[in-house]
Amino acid sequence: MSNKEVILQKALEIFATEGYMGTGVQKIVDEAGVTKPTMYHYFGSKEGLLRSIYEIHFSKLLSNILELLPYNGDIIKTMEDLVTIYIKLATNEPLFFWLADHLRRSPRKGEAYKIVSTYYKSEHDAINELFVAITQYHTNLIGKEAFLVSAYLSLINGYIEASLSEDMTVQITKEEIHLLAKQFLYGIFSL
Amino acid sequence: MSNKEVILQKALEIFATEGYMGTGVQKIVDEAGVTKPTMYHYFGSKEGLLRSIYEIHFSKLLSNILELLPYNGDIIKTMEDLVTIYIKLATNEPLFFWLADHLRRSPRKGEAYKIVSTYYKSEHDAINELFVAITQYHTNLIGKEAFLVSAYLSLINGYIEASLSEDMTVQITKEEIHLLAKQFLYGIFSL
Amino acid sequence: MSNKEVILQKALEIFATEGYMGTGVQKIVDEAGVTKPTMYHYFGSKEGLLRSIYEIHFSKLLSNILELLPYNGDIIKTMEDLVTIYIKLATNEPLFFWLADHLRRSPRKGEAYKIVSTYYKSEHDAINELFVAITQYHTNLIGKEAFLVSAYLSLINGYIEASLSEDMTVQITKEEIHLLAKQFLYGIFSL
Amino acid sequence: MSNKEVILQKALEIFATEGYMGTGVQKIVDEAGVTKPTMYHYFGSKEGLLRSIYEIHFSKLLSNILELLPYNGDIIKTMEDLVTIYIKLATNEPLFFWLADHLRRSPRKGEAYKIVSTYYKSEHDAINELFVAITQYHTNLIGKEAFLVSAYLSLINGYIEASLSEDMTVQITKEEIHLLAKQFLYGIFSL
DNA sequence: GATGAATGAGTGTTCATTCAT
DNA sequence: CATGAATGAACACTCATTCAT
Repeated sequence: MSNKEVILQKALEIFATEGYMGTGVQKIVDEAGVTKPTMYHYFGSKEGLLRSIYEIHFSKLLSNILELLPYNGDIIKTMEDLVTIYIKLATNEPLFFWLADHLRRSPRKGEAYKIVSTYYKSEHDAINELFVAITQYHTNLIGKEAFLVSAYLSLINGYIEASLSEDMTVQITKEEIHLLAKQFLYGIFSL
Repeated sequence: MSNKEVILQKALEIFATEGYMGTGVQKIVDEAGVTKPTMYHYFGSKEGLLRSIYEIHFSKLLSNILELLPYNGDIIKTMEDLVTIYIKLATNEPLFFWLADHLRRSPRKGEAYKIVSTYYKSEHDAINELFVAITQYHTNLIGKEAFLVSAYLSLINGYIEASLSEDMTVQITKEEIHLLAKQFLYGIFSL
Repeated sequence: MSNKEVILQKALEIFATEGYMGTGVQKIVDEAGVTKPTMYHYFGSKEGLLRSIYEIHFSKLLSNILELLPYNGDIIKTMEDLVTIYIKLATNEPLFFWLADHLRRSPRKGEAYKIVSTYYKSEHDAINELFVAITQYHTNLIGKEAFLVSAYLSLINGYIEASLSEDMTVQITKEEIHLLAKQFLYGIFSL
Repeated sequence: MSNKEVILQKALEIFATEGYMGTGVQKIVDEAGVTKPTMYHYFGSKEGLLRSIYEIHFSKLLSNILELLPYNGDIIKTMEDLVTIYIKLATNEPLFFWLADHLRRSPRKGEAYKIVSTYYKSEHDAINELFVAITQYHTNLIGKEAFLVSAYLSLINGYIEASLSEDMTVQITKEEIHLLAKQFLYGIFSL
């Protein structure tokens, strides 16, 4: 691995386990076996480092979500696919999932949230786009898209949180995914 | 309000909006209109200040939860009551709800989580106790209590998050509480 | 001397001999026998430290200049008094005189000049006020006040620079002061 | 322009407007559109860069001054020529004039002054040589050569400073040069 | 000639905390 | 109870410089 990659990896590890605000640049570069100017050479700032981490993982997440468009009318299948995207993220990149889950709920005026809020906005927009497509088929839900997005994100993230074991691995079966999608749909249509 | 109360109030406000790690003791005492030794006189440390905040709000939350015991067999009613407890907390003390919701998901090895983890453990234990009582009546759920607790906390907190408006107020009707309890039970019995 | 005074004194010494930009906060506090937070307690920043130094010496300089008003019509006497003010400053506070003489000519967009430019503006304004009063008696000079101020400051400062010996002391006799005033007046009326 | 020339030009611009100590090597190479090793290839160090700038401009200045020798006895003419040399420098190379005017007054123990002091010494020596030749004709001034040099440099530089407009250009007429020379001589003979 | 990558030492500033009064 | 003053350690970041290519 190149220095750049090592820094990214170690930063993700430490941000995820000790928090962004609670982690000093010094600790990251020490763990990565480089010096501070090296980190600044690649990322410009501590903020830039966090941003790079998000850039990498979110760009993939977003493109995965947008691949569910155009909506084909099969709501069960679409919801299962959406759930699967997040579960795969949590399975393959548990550290990032945990970091993102943490920062999503961090104080709005806090330094960390200001840095990453744009990414969550993109995510929200992408899912919103999906739900807007869906509500064309289920017209009784029109106007409630924004709420559906929040509810969906809470449900799926909460479910994965509860499934995350101490060693940061996730094991979720296909059946569970199916149940989760059904549970969400139940919530939707009970509105 | 006494100095002690002002400090607690301002600390809660700032911790909730800017984060525990991102807030300096200086800022808190400035906002409270006192000096640092005054804060240290009352709370001993920044950590002690956070602990005091949790002490106040969690003690009430825990006693409210434990009042649902002994379990009377009416699962719908019990779940509604449990939901109501959290919604009232979010309604009456949105700043604390937001802070607690944030720190609940903070990195396990982080400074902040170490301070407050015991409170979340107490909460988990209390709800767990309730579910253990419940599973005596619904024996197919025995052994899954821990998961139920996590799932419940995620669901209710997620729902409130989605209902929290910009100005940190919450408006949730009785019917919504009923639906929420039902939705959770559906999730439970689909397991 | 209090810590605050020691810091001010050492800062003046070092700024004057090694430059503002070339001096680290660490060096100042080391020489003053305190730690960095002590300096920040009193002055807020390195910039605030420089500002404090200027505040002290410039307030006196400005009041001395303004005492020459109202202009009584004796131009020779007034010019001699003005020269005397600067020579006394250089005699009593050679370190500050040297620092001020240096920063007066420092790059306009430089950090240091931005901090102290307001003081030089005040000085310029005060002397300008004096010259405006004078040109009421010598109407042929009306409109040239701004140039007279610059020329005067250059002349007097240049003269003192040339008189400053290695050990930063100044020895200028009354006759020299008289000659300097005359030389300046010659320049004025040759315009 | 070659890279070397571009670097020299940009360095002069930035040193003149933001100061030597206040300017980082990074900024210079960025503005010049090259990388740091390129600058180090040509100049060896930041210090060498400043030295090169002085080398170029001072060598010309010194040769101009020494061309006034041998002294022909016409003191008015010689003084006018000397004044003209500096005014031409200020007119043709205002950035360098400003930089040199600034660093001439910079703290003696400061990093910047140590680098360029030898140039000012050469300048002082050259003018001193001229005045020594002059005092052979005006024996009452013998022994005061050093003072004359300082006084001269202050006067002429001060005059130009006062004439420097915001856009760093200088407009000084032949008559003004004549007056300036006369004013200086008046000062000399009043000693 | 010119570059990307790397560094040791330092920058100004803030951290949570303590002490004498 | 409350304060002004003080601190050691850490903060994010930049400095001038070098090396292999």
